[in-house]
Amino acid sequence: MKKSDAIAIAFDDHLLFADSFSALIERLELFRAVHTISEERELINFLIRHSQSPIYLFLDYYLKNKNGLPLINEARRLNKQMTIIVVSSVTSPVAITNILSYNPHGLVSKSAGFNTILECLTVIDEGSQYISPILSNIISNVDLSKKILFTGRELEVLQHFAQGLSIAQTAEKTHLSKHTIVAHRRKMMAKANVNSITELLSYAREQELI
Amino acid sequence: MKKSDAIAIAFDDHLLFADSFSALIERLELFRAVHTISEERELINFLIRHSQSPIYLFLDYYLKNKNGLPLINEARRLNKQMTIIVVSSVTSPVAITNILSYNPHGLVSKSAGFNTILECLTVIDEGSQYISPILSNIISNVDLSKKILFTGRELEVLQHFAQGLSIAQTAEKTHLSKHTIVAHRRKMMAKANVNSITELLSYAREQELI
DNA sequence: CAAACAATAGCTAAAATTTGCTATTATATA
DNA sequence: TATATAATAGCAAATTTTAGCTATTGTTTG
Repeated sequence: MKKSDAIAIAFDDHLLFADSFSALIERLELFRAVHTISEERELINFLIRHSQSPIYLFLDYYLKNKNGLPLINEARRLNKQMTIIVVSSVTSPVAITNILSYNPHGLVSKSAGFNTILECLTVIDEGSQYISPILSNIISNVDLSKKILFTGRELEVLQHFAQGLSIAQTAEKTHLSKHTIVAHRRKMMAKANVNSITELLSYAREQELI
Repeated sequence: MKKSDAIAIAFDDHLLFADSFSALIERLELFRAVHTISEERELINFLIRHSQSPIYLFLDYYLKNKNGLPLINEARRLNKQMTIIVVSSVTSPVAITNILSYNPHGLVSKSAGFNTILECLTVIDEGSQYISPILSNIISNVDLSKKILFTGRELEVLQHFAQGLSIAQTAEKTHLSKHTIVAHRRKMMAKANVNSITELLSYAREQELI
């Protein structure tokens, strides 16, 4: 169980939560070191510098602002030995499924206690994926065909819309063509079966996607 | 600085955050004991049992849980020696002002680092109220007299927009002319100084109007 | 009782969004 | 290595929203 060669990272854009989570992980005395990181760039830099070390990344996924999920792929590319554990407060089937589509090693609910962290690490050690029981119950009770998934880019674009940006402004911010933004938005609207941005945003909020 | 006779409580309806925050507080080695509580009833019971002990209550306030604040008054009634420190991720002037109206001993931003906890406790020891600089800046730079007020009808129309309805649909639902809806929306957009519904909704959410 | 404002409603023109199509390239996945 | 899907980009037409105006009726308030 002990991971004396591994580094743990507590990543959350709320520094206080990241610091707190670090304290929790440190108390387990499992890892060689525990780092608190609260900025994306800092995380990327850290991973580049430690591309060879075994790393356990505890990534907080919360909805407001950040596109935490695409970051998973980015992180994986930078360190091949990375173990990724998503910590999240979401409870909607769509949001959970969305997270799972990134295939993290673990998905831990924020309403779980600290002991689940140990449980999670044990399961991962055995080579399986860990999902908090509360969350796996939620998705198992939902018709799979009814789960609508947005891609990483789509979610990213969605975040901009949620902040009130127009198509043109979003295009500018993401350095993409207006047509591309229109295409992403169009696909999301089709998936969600709505026909305006405001409806899409209302849907997304309901589904805890933003 | 040491509070050997005092008990600290980390209260958050997300147990994992409460547990993590407890770990952080424990590391400070300031308090006689640190408790993790994630349910309101449990907190009340604890306070009843310990109505005579000096208690430091770290209370997480996040928007979805609107009843977090009234809890402050309840807690104060149960324990006269309570020191209340609100930990929150809010950033809007309205939300901050709202929290401060409950007159907590401290208000700590979630984007602050763990060291601010010590700073906060020091300031409180000196008999003053502590507010994270980031948050006090936000409210000091805002002229409250300039707060934008929406009229009743305007707010009503706004709710419909928030639910994803278009102008035509809102007109139908409210039995008003399309032109009237356009006029209301236009006035709100002028007041909020934005130029699209999505921006208006983003603004309204920020201001906790919806 | 004026003056101010809320609520209602309209017209027109410009701007943006939405819909119906197609299409290329890169990346996963089977 | 096919096949599927994601991400990118485009055009044209229909629809909706936005902006710049005006105007009437009722309510509130100094």
